[in-house]
Amino acid sequence: MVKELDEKAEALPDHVGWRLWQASRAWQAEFAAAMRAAGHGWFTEARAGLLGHITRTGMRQSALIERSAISKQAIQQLLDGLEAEGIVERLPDPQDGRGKLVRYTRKGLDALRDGDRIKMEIERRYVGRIGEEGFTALMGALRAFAAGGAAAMDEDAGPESEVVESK
Amino acid sequence: MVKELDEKAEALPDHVGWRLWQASRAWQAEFAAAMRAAGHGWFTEARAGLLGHITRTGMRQSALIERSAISKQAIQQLLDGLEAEGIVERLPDPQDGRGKLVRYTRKGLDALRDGDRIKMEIERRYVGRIGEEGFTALMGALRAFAAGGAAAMDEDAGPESEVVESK
DNA sequence: AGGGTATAGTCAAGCTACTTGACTATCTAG
DNA sequence: CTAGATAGTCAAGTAGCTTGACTATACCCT
Repeated sequence: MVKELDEKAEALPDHVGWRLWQASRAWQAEFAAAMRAAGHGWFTEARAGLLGHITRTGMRQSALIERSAISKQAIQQLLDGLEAEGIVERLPDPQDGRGKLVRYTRKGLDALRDGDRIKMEIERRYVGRIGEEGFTALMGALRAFAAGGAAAMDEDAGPESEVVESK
Repeated sequence: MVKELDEKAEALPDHVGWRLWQASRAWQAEFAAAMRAAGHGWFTEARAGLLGHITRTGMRQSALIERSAISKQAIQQLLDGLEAEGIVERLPDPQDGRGKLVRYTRKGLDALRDGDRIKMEIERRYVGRIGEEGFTALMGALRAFAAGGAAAMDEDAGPESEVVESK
């Protein structure tokens, strides 16, 4: 696209993939920094990804496994960490002796609330930068990719792929 | 991929950060799959990130350290891997006995060419999905974020960090 | 009831992609 | 010529996954 920086050698990459990655990284860095600033020092990207799947009312560990696209062992390790930090707690499932229920602690719920607030603040800043319209268009485009991408991957990528889609 | 999944509890997240992450992941998965299909089995995301910074004419390892935001040790390890795979080679820098020049091998250049082709194919597919206009708008928005984020970084964080940190 | 199989979760080991810390070799400035 | 900065290496540790092997419980069938 724009290529007027021949300063020295070659320009930094500028294709969709790179830009998406960059924007995603920037968002995450901004969010994580704000969370840390809000006193949630335990916050990491991986944990955030998992927490996004835990409903406020709590849920079975196995349900969590279905929703997030990673292995049950990975989830367990993440939960171990979150439990140690006092963000979630695991209780035996009264309906199923094998199962465990994962629930937010008060501290966890506080963090969620702060997280929601921070998300809105960041979004507001983004809207400020590219305008209400631009923002809506952006979200539309991203959602279109998510939908189409999953379909495309089903077609040719095979079973190993990290399909995010909900199933 | 309609959204008729209120099956049970709460919806999956749908904010900018999540969507950006999803889109970025989808792009990467698509790209990596295509690269593997093209015979570049050594390809990984981390390596891709580094390769994106190596100019086709080769460069000093130290220059690479400046451009990419990770530690020199990490870069070295990645280069060790890429060298073992025969993608790049390291030569002593004739102008500086301490330095080493990192250069693509023929195999590396082949991979780059394939990578460029694949990028264009993916981009074409994206354009097909959201239209030429939509695509241009998307890229504009993403670049605006990058610029804004970078500016924010210049303000209060050092050059090394990827912390966006509003402070 | 008894036996097979599926499901829920755990334990252990290993891999990738980083990190920090400590070290060597070389260059440059005073 | 020596002090210090710079380029790169070596070693060890961490986060966030992976696969494989295992235990405990539930469900289903005859």
